[in-house]
Amino acid sequence: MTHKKAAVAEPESHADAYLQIGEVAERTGVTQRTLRYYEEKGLLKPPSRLDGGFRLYSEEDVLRVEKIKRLQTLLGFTLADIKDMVQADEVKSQIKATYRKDAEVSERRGKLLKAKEVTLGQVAVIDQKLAALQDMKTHLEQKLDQYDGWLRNLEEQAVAARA
Amino acid sequence: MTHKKAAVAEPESHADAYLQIGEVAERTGVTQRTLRYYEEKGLLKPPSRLDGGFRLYSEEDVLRVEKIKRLQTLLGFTLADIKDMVQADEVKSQIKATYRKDAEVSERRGKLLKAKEVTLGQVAVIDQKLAALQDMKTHLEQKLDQYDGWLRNLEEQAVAARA
DNA sequence: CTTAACCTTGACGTGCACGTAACATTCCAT
DNA sequence: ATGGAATGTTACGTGCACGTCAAGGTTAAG
Repeated sequence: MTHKKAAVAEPESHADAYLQIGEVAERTGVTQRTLRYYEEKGLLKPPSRLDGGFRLYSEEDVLRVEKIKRLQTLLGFTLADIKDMVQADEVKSQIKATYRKDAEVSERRGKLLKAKEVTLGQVAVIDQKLAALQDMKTHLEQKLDQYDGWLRNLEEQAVAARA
Repeated sequence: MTHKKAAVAEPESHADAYLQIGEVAERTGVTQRTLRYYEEKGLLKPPSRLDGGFRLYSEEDVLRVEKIKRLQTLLGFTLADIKDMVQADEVKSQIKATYRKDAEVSERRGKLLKAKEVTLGQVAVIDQKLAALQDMKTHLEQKLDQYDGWLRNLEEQAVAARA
């Protein structure tokens, strides 16, 4: 019957497992609209396409979407910020790909330094947020202690009233 | 001439240095529009007013605005989320104010428990974000190590090429 | 009393991050 | 080859968090 979805059936050869947009949407929890929007905004590289035009995503794309989602929902970065971040990853991948080839050493060095600089900036931002969160947590825990103190106080009053 | 403010003072709250909206905006770095918007959305209690209708904010209000801003920009909470959070603070203040009065003990206990519950939820959310941030930082630092490795590699190549 | 600076309440506009059709096209199984 | 599900593009709509006038009223200073 109507099975879930017909993927590209390849009994042999490497199971590279390309995914259509619906599958990616389901796995990542975002909508298809969102995936197209991310592509439009440069957060996802234009994926390969089937002959008919259907998008074919890789597992790497799935990971990237999940990363975007974490950055967005948990940390409140804007998509513009996130674009900068994932583009740093692009640089990394690019360097990795051309690492063995004899390109200009100084050029690769420059890219590496830039990637490092960007990453250091990201770490700094994260450290800021970590500090703010720690601070906030400390305050909340102090409040919890206060609540507990008041609750114990109420208990005492109740006992006294009963006596 | 120095005007005498109308008596709006509640039990044992000493009024000090009331600020108009422009002053608050300048001190907190948000716009007047934003302050009115926060009030409209229930994030700020309607402040007292001058006879002519001008808003008069307290230092406490300033602190609250700064807190809202931290929650929003550093941690990416929505104003709806933040409203819930600051309302927990309201409860706390209210309890503090009526603590010595002989209200229903069970009522105060209920409110305390609710406040505690809300606070625990906030701590849980913060713990989530902390974990996500730590994880992300770890990954970034691994990438930094990788970059450094590659850079050292390039250095070696450069030395080898010179020899 | 006049005036500039400051404030008030609407009310419409904006950028972001999508949602939601509408309609055409493509894929797969029968 | 045909029906139906999945996908494509295009375009308008939406909620949030304000921005930005507009048309006044209020206050402090001169």
